[in-house]
Amino acid sequence: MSHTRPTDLRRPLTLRDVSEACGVSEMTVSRVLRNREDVSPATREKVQTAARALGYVPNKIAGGLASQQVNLVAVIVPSLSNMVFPEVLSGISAALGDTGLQPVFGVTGYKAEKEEEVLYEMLSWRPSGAIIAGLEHTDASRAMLENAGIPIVEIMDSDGTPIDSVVGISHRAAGMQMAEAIVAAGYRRIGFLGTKMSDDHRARKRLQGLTDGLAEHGLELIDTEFYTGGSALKKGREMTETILARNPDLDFLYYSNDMIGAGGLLYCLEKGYDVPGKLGLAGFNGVDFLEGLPMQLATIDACRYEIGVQAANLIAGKETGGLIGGHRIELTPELVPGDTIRKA
Amino acid sequence: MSHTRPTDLRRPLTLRDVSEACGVSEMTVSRVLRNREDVSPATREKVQTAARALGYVPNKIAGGLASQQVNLVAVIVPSLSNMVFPEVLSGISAALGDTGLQPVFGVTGYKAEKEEEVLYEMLSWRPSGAIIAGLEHTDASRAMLENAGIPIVEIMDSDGTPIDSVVGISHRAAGMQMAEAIVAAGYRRIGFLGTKMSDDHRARKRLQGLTDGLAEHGLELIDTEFYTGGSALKKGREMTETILARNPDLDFLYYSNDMIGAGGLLYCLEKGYDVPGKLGLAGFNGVDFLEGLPMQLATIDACRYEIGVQAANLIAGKETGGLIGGHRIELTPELVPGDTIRKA
DNA sequence: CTGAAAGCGCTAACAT
DNA sequence: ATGTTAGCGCTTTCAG
Repeated sequence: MSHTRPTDLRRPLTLRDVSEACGVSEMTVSRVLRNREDVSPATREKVQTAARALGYVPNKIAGGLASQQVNLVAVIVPSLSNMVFPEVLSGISAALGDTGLQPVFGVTGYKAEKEEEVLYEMLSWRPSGAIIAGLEHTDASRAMLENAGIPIVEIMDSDGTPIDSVVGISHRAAGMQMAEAIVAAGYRRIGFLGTKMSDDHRARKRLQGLTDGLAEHGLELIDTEFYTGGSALKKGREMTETILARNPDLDFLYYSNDMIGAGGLLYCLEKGYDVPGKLGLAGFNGVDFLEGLPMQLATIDACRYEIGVQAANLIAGKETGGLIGGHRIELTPELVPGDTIRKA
Repeated sequence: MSHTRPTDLRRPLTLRDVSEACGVSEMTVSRVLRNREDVSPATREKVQTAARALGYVPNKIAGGLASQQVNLVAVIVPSLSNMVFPEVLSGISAALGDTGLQPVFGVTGYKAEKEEEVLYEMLSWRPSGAIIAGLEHTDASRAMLENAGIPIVEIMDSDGTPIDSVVGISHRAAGMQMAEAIVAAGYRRIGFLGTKMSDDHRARKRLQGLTDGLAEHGLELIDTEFYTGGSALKKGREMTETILARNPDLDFLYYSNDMIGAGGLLYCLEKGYDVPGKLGLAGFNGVDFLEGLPMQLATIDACRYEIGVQAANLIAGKETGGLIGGHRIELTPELVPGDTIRKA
C-alpha cells in the first residue's frame, strides 16, 4: 500500500548544482535564471540548457531571504463557496497577471478570529501587499496590517474607515437604492430574507440601508427571515414559503443574495404568484447565472470582478504612478431591474 | 490621492528586537514562538508579552530556509468558478486544519501550460506536499513533480497512471454507470451536452464511458452539443433548445455538469416537455444547489469534499501510519436518480 | 560581462 | 532550561 519513492532520497537541486553542471559561477547562473540582461547570450544559453536538463527549480525561500522581497500578494476573503468571491479572485489574478506578482488566497469563513490567524500566517511570508475583504477586523488584525509595512487594500465595502486603501461599493447605499426602486414601483409591504449575519457586515449594511431608505418614505419592514448553511437555492424556497405563510399580504421580498433570491423566485413561480404584479422580488450581487432563470431576478451588481482588478492595480502600483497607499476607490453599483420589479 | 504611510519607514521586526525587548536570547524567543515545551513558564510569559506588545510577526522565509521545511501544501485546480472545486478545497482545508499544514491554492484555467507555470512557481516555495487535479500533465510538469521529493497526490480522476498517490473516482465508470441507468429506464435516443473539452479530461472520459456503455447495448449517441464560456445555466438552456430543435425525437439528454443540466431542466419544464416521461435528463457532480430546483436533476455525486479530505490526509500522513507515497484511493460515486429519470 | 565575499533572519545542533 | 555557533541557498554589493 505504500512505498518510499526514489525521489525521496534525492536532495533538492541548488544553484551550485547548476553552476557545476555548466561551469559558470553561481552568481551568473542566478543572473540568467532571473532573466537579467547583463549576461552574454553564450553563457545564458549554456546555463539555461543545464538548468532545464537538471530540472532545476529555484528556491524562493532562499531568494526571498536574500533579496528581502517576495512577489506574493496575500488575498483574504470570507468564503469561496458562494459565487461572489471567485469572481473577485479572477479579477485580481487577471490584473496581477503581467506584473510578476502572485496572489495567494486565504479563507476566513466570516470569522474574525480565523481572519486573524490567516493574516498572521500570510504576513509571516512577508508578501509585497495584502488585499482583504471588508473593513471590520479585530484590533490585533488591524495592528498587524498597520505594522506590516506593505500596501493594504480593503475591498468590497466602502462604508467605514480603511487602514490604507479601499476599493468597494457602499452596501448601505445599495440598500437605499433598492429601497427607492421598490417604493417607486409602488410596493409597500416589504419583507427581508437573508443570512444570519452577525458576521456578514456587508449584508447587514445593505439591510440597514434598506430600512433607512424605506423609513424616508415612512415605511417599515414588515417581516424578516434568516437562515444559515445548506443549499442556498433550497433555503431561498423554504424561507419564502415561511415568510409568505406568516405574512400573506407581503408585496415585496428583498433577498440578501441572488442565490436565495433565485430559490425564492422559483418557488413563487411554481406557486403561481403574480410576479412582479402582486409580488416583487430582488436579490443582490448580479451573478451571471441569473440569466438562465425563467424570469430575470432584479439585483444590484456588486462589481466584483472590477473590484478585484482595481485592488490588484493599486498593489501593483499601476495607474497610480507607482505611488502607494491611501487610495479610495468607490464604485457605483448598477441596479438591474430584471423582470421581477414592475415598471413604475 | 496618495501618501507614504509612516509604517513604510519602519523596518520589519526581527527576533532580535523581541530578544532585546525582553532580555532573553534570540534562541529562546524562537523556542517560545514555536510553542516548544522546553521553556520555563516564566520566560515564556515574558517573551509572549514582549512579542505581542511589539506586534512581532515571525519571518517564515528565514525560518523555512533555516529549518529546511515549510508547512505549505500546494493545491492546484483548474478553476474556482464552477461549484466543484471550492468543495474540494473545503475538504482539504478541513482535513489539514489540525495538522499545522497550510494549503496554498493555484488555478490553471484547464490549461496545461498554465499548470506548468503555477507548478513551477509553487514548487519554488518548497512545499511539504502537492495536491493536483487530474492525471494529465505536460512532460515538464511530470518531471517537476517527480523530482520535487515531496508527496504528490493527484485527485478527482482515477483513470490513468499516477505519479505518486491518487484519490478520485473513475469518470469513465461514471459515464458507463449513467449509460446503464439510462438504458435500464428504457431511453434509447440519447444526446450529450457539455463543454468543449479538449482540456477537460474528466468530462471527456465521462463521455467516453457513456458511449462505451451505450455501445454495449447496441446504442449510439444521436447527437452532441458543446459550449464554452458564459453563464452555464443560460448555456444549458440554449444548447437544449438547439439540440432538441435539431433532433426533436431525442428521449434523453446527458449533461456534462449539473449547472448546464439545471439550465436544460428549467428550459424543458418551461416548454412543457414531459420530464421524465418522454424526456429524461441527467447531469454530473451532485452539487447541492440541485435541491432547490423545481424537480431534482438526476446526477452522479463526484465525492468532491471526500476527495479533498482523503488527499489531505495522505499528505499529512494521517491514517497511513505516517507512510508516504504510492497510495491509490478510488471512491465509488453514487448515482442519484432524482426525478428526471423515469423509474424502470 | 563575470566573479568573490558577505549576509538576509532564522533554527539545528551542540554546549552549558 | 538557556545560550552559542554555524549555516540554510540565494542575492546584494563591490571588484575585476
